[in-house]
Amino acid sequence: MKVATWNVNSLRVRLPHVLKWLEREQPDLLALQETKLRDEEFPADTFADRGYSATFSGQAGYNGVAILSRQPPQDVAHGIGAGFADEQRRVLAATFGGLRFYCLYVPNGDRVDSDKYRYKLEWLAALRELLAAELERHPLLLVVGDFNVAPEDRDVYDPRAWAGKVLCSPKERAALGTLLALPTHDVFRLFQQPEKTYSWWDYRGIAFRRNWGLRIDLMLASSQLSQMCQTCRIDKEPRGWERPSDHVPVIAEFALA
DNA sequence: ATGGTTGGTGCCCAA
Repeated sequence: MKVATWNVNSLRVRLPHVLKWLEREQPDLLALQETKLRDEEFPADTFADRGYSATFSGQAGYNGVAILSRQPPQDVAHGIGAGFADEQRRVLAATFGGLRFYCLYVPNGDRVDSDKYRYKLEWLAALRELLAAELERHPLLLVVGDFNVAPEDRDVYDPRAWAGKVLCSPKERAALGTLLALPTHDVFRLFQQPEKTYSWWDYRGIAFRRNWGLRIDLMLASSQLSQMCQTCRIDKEPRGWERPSDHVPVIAEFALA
């Protein structure tokens, strides 16, 4: 089973890129973030024509998550639940065969110690509780998306410049650490990877040309599933296409039907 | 250098 995640930063604008990439890579599952579409605007028919079911949870203007799949989804759920009221559309889950799959768009956090930063930390704490419960029910759990946290300094092009800043701050890394301690495994790091491999580059200036990036798009797998992971890589190419997203796809393959 | 770029909305906000 081939699984991918991509923050497309507006599916309206990026639809041609997504279709081109789907055609080329033929994943079984593709998680999308920042679709920025209302549910009634989602181009489900366009994906159905290409053999993909779509499930989505969107809102006007911001956020929005979706899952494209070769198989129809089962047990679709959205939001963190468990009393964490959140009108922002950032979480979508579905089951495919024995796999429980989560598509996440973690809050950005704006600036350390801002209101949005506190919301991000509370959101991640609530997510930990949700995933702990899901791991009890689903030995094969995969949580993918834009985590808006660079796990380690090697995931940052200039760790000294970014030290303590949002996306890299100790509290954010500790919150991600509580997800990894469940345990889950950052499947990208199960394999030898090229140095300076990132998944996001700022639109501003010459960040992409200089490879001034961060690895903030992640795939966390349960222990049993991580043992079935065969490859994980980041496809940098779409960042060089005309009018790109600021993020690129992360792809993993699992020994699963 | 607290900069600049993109997308969605609507005459700024989020990232």
